Amino acid sequence: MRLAKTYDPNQYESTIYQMWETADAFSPRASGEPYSIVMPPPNANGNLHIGHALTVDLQDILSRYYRMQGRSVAYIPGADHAGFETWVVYERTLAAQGKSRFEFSREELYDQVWDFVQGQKGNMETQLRALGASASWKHNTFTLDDKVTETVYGTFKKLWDEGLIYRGERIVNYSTKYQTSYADIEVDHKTEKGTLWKIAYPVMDQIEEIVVATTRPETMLGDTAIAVHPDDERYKHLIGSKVQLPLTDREIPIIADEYVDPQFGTGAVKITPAHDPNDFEVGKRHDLPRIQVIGFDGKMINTPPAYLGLEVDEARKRVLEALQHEQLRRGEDTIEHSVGYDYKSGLPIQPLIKDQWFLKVRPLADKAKQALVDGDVTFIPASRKQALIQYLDNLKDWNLSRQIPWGIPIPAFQSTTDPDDWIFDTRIDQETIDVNGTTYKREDDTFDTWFSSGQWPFITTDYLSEGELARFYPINVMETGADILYPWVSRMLMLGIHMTGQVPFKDVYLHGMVLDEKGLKMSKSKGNVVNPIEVVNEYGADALRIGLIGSRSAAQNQAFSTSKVIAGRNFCNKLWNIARFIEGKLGEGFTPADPIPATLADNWIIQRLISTADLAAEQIASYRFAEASETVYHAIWDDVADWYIEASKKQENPDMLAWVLNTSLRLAHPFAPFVTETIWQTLGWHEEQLISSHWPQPIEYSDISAAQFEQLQLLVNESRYVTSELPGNKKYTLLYQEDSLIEENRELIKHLAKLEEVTQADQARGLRLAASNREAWLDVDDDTLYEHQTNLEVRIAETKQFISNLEGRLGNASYVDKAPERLVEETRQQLVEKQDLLVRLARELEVLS
RNA sequence: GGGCGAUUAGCUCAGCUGGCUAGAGCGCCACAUUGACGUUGUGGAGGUCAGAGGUUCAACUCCUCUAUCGCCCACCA
Repeated sequence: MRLAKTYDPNQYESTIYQMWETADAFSPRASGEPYSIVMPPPNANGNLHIGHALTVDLQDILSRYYRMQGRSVAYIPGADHAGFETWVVYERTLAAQGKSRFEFSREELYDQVWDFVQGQKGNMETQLRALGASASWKHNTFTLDDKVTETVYGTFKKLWDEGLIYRGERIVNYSTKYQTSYADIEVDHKTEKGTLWKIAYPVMDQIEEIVVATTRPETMLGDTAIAVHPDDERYKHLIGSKVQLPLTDREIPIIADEYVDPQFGTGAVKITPAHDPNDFEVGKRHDLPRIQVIGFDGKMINTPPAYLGLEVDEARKRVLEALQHEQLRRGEDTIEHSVGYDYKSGLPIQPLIKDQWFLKVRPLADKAKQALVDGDVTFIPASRKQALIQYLDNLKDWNLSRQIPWGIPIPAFQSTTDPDDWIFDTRIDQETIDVNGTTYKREDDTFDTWFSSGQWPFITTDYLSEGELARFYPINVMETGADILYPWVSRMLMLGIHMTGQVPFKDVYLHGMVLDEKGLKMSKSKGNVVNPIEVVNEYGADALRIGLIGSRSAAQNQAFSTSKVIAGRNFCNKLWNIARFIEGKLGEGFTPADPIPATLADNWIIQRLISTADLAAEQIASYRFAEASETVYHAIWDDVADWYIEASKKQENPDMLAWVLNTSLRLAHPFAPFVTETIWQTLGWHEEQLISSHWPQPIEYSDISAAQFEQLQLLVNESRYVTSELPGNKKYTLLYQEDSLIEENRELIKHLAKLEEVTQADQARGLRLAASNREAWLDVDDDTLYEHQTNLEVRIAETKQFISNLEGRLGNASYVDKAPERLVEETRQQLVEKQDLLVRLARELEVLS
């Protein structure tokens, strides 16, 4: 088959992918040591973004590489229902239709979103295929599949039975926009300037007043106490007194609590147990009433009529005005404080009291921490392990409840007669159930998505039910974004250890964010989002893959670079043209025999490619993707194309050419799967697909011949260098004396160095190729020779400098004493070589002058 | 208030456990040239590795401090 002049990815990629799928090339082999990667399931509701492309890129390089190493590879794909994320998108479409979620039942909403997601899900999976993900699609798992909910219920039941699940009234982070609570981690804390207002509360039956400081005056309508530090002399006498709560007709007590910092503000704190986590705790200690004044819709409730139904901001304004009017304001300060925002809507989070399901994390977090301390999991980069340990140390109980219909329903029912009587039951399709004569009503909340995705490694491998993939647990490597170390990796670790008794993964590789070309975070609102599929369409998936990993290191955020993608595309084209050349040489119907190295170049290229295979293997195994890709890139471009192919034009060895092509394709396959397989398929002699073939294996070659080729390279390089320094475009003749290496490779040298002729001469004349370490000259006329003098002087100066460095090192007794023998010997060797070179250069200069 | 990361060629960044005249891609300069590839070839210029100390025979690499930038965590009103 005759290949086109340039490689056109669009013409081949989808066909190649289909071919792999048809051949079932992605399924784990029956034999071989297991190697597993679980894809962090992308959200089913939309398109892939560039970060997904990076994730798939890295995971797929590993999958393909280990597959070629003969391992049985399970690269398990998935799709995430992404509870809240999807819900937000869906609620927006509802709003666009002028509808509200409150018009529908939970079942109706669930069904609607299900349909919505199914419409989107296939799209995302098509895109994963376009990127070349060699994932085992038959094991594709959606986070709402039956097996997922079953496992999640099993986990919940176990935790429930162990007493680790409790339902409690707590202050939760509440989004009044989406009307659901959040986990702590979903709250964005921003440090900003705010106002600390000082407000006087008149003390009952006295002329005194007590001044409190607050950043949230509107919540004073829900105050149920004033707290001061028990040892604060200023207020000691007031403890136990009551104050008149301004703007209301309520009286509240002054209490003493250690929590108060006498140094801050006025040393007196208003206590609003319903709207502040600290105040909630204080309230519990002192048995204070809780008055909720901000409703779940973000509007004021339980207040004097003047404030009822107001938004929080408006209420604040009015309260301050009223206090002004009553002359109760005592000044204000500007302070820096931290405010929690809804990470999704950007609106402030309201701390509100709600009955929620909590998981006691301490026992789980402790075990997870121990596993980390024991080194059961390797982190790349290692620094993130310490960060995770600290996180686990400080972790508090996890709120599992979400008030959105799109998710896995919490399998709990409440007695209609005793509100404290909750039972576990999975009949969540029924609103009420009867158990032992008692009627129980279903919990309406759903699980936090991270609760189910935190079980992903043992769910997808069916580890608990000892399914077909159970032998792939624990996962070999959890490759994911550094940004979900806490929300996801920590949960998988805790739940995985708790449920299976072992860590869910051996290695954790974290990648950084892909920023835009300018180094800014990509976001839809900024309009700087790079769509990976558009890049694939323009440059090809291989080019994107190569471009994405170039110069990228673990957990480091780095800009997307079109120029790197272009470099990737050019590399694919290089491969394509290497193939084009070789196939042209070999002709139709060629069947290669075992390669037998005949020429120096043959031996050299075998050595080069074998050592490249070893080095790249080591780099992939240690997750140094950028370096591995670079290693292969240069071996193919520099060694194969620029040296070996050029040499082969003068010394043909068809079996070797075939071997070099095969080997190059194998080396490049993990990085550029499409172009390599496409080329592989044009070769008539393969029975298996490249994806299922083996990583390059060593073959016999001669070290000596390989080294001799390097000698020739030295001569060619020297000749090229000297020639390029000479004026004009003249082609020179190389003269040599009694040199069998040159003698036997005259044609090759002539071709590689672009010489007029290579001939033996009795008499030395012209310009000596001093650095080549051979008796060889370029036949240069005297005038030109003179021009070359400066160049020689520069090289002599450089060599002298180098020699003096080496001498300095060897003159240092401590160096000779303490440095490894190998290094010292190397230095001596170098010194001899450089001194030789200096002599030759100097002799040459002498001849000229 | 804690913790982490970055600072290396004009630009974007690699450089693992200390030992090469410090590398890549792009860009730049010069030259070449139509039968594998201009998505090309050949040659080249360009860095006191943020700064200051220290450890060491040896530091881009380890330690301390400083400066600048960035990120994460944290309930102080």
